[in-house]
Amino acid sequence: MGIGNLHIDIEKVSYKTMADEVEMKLLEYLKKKSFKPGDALPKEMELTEALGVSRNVLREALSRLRMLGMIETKKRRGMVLSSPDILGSLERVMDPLIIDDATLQDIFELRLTLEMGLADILYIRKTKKDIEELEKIALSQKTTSAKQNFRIKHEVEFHGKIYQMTGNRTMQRFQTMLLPIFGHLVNEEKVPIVGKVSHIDLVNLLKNGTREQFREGMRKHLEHHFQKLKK
Amino acid sequence: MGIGNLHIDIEKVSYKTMADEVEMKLLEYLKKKSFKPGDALPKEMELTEALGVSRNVLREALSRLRMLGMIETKKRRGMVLSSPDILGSLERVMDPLIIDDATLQDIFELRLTLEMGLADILYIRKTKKDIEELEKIALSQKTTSAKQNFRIKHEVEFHGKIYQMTGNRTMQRFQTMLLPIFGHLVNEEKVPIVGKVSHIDLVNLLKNGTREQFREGMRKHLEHHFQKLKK
DNA sequence: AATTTTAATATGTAGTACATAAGTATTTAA
DNA sequence: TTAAATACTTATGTACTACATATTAAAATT
Repeated sequence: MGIGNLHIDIEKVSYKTMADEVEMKLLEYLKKKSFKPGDALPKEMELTEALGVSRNVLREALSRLRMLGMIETKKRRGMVLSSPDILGSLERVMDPLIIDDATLQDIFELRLTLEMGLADILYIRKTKKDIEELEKIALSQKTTSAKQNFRIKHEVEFHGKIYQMTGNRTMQRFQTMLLPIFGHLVNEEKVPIVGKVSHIDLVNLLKNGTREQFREGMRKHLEHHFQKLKK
Repeated sequence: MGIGNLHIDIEKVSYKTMADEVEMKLLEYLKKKSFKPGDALPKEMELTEALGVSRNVLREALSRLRMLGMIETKKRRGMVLSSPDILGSLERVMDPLIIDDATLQDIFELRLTLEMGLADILYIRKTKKDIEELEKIALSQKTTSAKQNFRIKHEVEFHGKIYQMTGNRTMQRFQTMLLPIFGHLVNEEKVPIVGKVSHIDLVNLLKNGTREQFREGMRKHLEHHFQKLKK
């Protein structure tokens, strides 16, 4: 850990509100007792007693778990454990204006990594229908203007379709969440750089080429992004 | 959307607590006003007045934002916007026992995708020192027992080092979070299957081989995982 | 002027009260 | 006797008050 962040970290561990503590204990409790989704949880009053805190504090902690989708509550019925929406909370904070620069860069690289790793699953799951749809998207972009905002829109559409073709909803959603970050960083480019491999080229590779060829195509398509990565 | 989930979704939108609403409005407010990290936010009482809710409800919403790392509060000083820890909330819910099976599978595939996409960044960032360390890890595993839990521990150590070599802290942390999921699914395998490309092979590829060769090695190393993916 | 003391203030915690929804039991009517 | 309507009970949701605590700002003291 860098010494520069020391004071921040120390404050973070030393100053914990009771809600923080209760949240932690509840998470621990839920995982330790190996509750399964659907299981009923103790009532608020029972928890306040067990934890020795006011209902107020407890509810702040419960509110967090509710946000995470870990619990659901109904009046009179009480609380039940549920399967959390793992990306829900991520969605809330994915704002390029709030996230620090280092993390933004990390996210940018994460997306590049995913993009390069897609080929394997793509070649397992791709269907004729999907490729046709992808081709339609690629062709529709051939004629349109080269303005910056259009270019980005096309990128989003095309690559979004590729993620969709993986059949992996989580991955697809994840990518959608990364888009604002990607757009934010790419928007800072003064001169739009076009890769040597176009969308149409990628479609053709997907049609006739091997997994490896497609991957190399994708690499060339993203080459200008990779060239900007710091060593 | 499948009809099977309809009633759930309808309930989710129709039954919103005021804390849900306030959380939404606050997030909107923070993003719209384009506050920057460090900026001071209105006091609780001002917010309760502006939103027309009790301090109780407001604090439940604020508690959520605090959990996300979006705001920090100090007594008397008030609240300030801060850069959220984007993976913090993800960390809380990453439990294979709670997450539904479809999502678990998605996460598993996500990790495979990342693993396959690592080569490009790895070949930009790899250093002699890192490779030596990785080699040390790989060699130390050669002689050890083949018991299941040991094998997984080795996998974690080796692949963890590779992620570390990317220099991408977010990616590294993300991978660490995915491990329990990975372990959970792999643990279900009755017979441990060993890939044709070992860790030592991968190290040698990293030393002398090209990006593409390394990637193909990784693919072979993970082959048995890929073979189990459903079409 | 510098230091100490005091006051003010915003968040943190506790507790009470009541609203609301949703089961549960009871009463009523056919 | 059974079905429907009614009243009751209960757990969560919301509001409000009170006070603790930490920290900044102001005042008083040396």
